[in-house]
Amino acid sequence: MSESIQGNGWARLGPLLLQEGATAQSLVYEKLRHALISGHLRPGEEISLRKVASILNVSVTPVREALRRLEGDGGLEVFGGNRVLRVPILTDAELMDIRDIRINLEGFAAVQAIKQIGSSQMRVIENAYGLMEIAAENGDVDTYLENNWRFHSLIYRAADRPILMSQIEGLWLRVGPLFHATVAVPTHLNQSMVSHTAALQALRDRDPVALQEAIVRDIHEAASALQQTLINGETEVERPVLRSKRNNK
Amino acid sequence: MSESIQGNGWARLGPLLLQEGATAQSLVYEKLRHALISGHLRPGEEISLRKVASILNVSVTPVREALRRLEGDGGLEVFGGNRVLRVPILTDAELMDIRDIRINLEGFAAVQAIKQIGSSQMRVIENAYGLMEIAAENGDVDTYLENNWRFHSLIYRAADRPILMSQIEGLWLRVGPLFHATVAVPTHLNQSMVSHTAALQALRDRDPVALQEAIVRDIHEAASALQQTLINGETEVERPVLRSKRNNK
DNA sequence: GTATAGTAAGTGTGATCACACTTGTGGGTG
DNA sequence: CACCCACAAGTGTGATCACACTTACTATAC
Repeated sequence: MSESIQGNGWARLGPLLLQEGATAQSLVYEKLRHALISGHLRPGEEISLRKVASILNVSVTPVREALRRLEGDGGLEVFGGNRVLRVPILTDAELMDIRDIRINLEGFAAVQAIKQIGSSQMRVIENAYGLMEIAAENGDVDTYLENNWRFHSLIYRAADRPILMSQIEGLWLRVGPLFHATVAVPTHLNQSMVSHTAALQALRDRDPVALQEAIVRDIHEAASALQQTLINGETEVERPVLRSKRNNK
Repeated sequence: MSESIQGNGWARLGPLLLQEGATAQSLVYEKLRHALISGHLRPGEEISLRKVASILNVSVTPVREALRRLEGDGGLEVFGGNRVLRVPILTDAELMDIRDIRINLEGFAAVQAIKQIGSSQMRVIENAYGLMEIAAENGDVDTYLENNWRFHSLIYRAADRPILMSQIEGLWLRVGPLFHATVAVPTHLNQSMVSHTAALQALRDRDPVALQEAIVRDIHEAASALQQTLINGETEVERPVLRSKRNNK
């Protein structure tokens, strides 16, 4: 079952739809980036150049370039004797490191955002919130996580600070693969929604302090849930799936 | 003159000394990374794959991979119809964006560092400070900037937070190419040394608040000097040098 | 002098290849 | 059963090539 879920995750990636004016490498990059942030790729998962190239129906060259960019972003790390690129497995210390950076940067971004957020931005944030709520009720993890990212990123984007946003995206590249594991913690989803509700209310009220507190609380709760999954050994560290299997030719 | 100075900057890069167990691409990456942080590369400078490959005496493949990593780090950006990678030219808004992120992250890193900094770490920080002081007296810009980065990075490294450190390095990749321009502002070097002296004293005194204030002041002053160079049109945005010249075959 | 067209040189991109090394599997031996 | 070895398959790495497109330069015409 675990294997087939992941198979479906990879099936969603390809083949690549080429776009006029876009390089293959940038399209590969965006696909994999999205897969990382949304949690479709799991910690420890190894990303084989040839397998990705095969799935996306491109040569290995654009895959190499895309993966190297993701390495630079922090989303992938070099692993093992083969130097295969894999989704990083984070230690407890690294989780805390990321948590504290996120508190600093996302808290700051939220405060800057609220100074200038417009009604059209609020509408799409409300939409993301609504979809998240429905997904939480339905136990639809993928939709929940997609809109969790959407909710957060729409808020921070309203700060109109592109470099800050890219730093935050880099952090989410690192923790995105872990978020699937947090839903195994029974209270996490509900707690998370409580913080999201508070954040949304703070946005409506134009209250920067309340917004920052809600964001910081959400980050703390997520980190705590992630720590629990580390303790319970439930981080869903996956066996390499993207590496071709020897006997499946 | 400007051309020959830059020629010397590039001469320092190559040829690549291959190391047992290290890939060519990682060595290229480190060289270029260092060149960015230390200010040897200037905003707007375009980095031609073939020219770098020629200087470093490798094929274009490892250069491509290294440059793509640097793109992911934020040190280089895609530019123009050819999609050549170049050192980003920062707008005033981007400078302020980076300044604020730096204040958040480097301020936080400094506070964490002071909690656990040891005497051997202090010794090398003192050494960097001393070399910076001598270089400031002698007007030796390169040595000053090398040790400026060294001073700062040694402090933050004492926080023992690898991911935070990589975020900070990414920011320095972005501003490093600009620091040469700040020495054109008459008071900047002296002001910077005042803040460094205060930071060092705070480290000696184990005073986190004073350390954070000194770091934050230094960042503000650097950003202010950079803004002045933008206003004066002195950002030293360079013509492409690394692109092969048409008539120099 | 300016504008245009043509050409050469330069740019990155993607494809393919060969190689060195690693990883995985199966068989044999103690 | 555990260990070792041989071999096959897989891994990334670096090299090279051809191509499409861009940029720069030169010559010509007005």
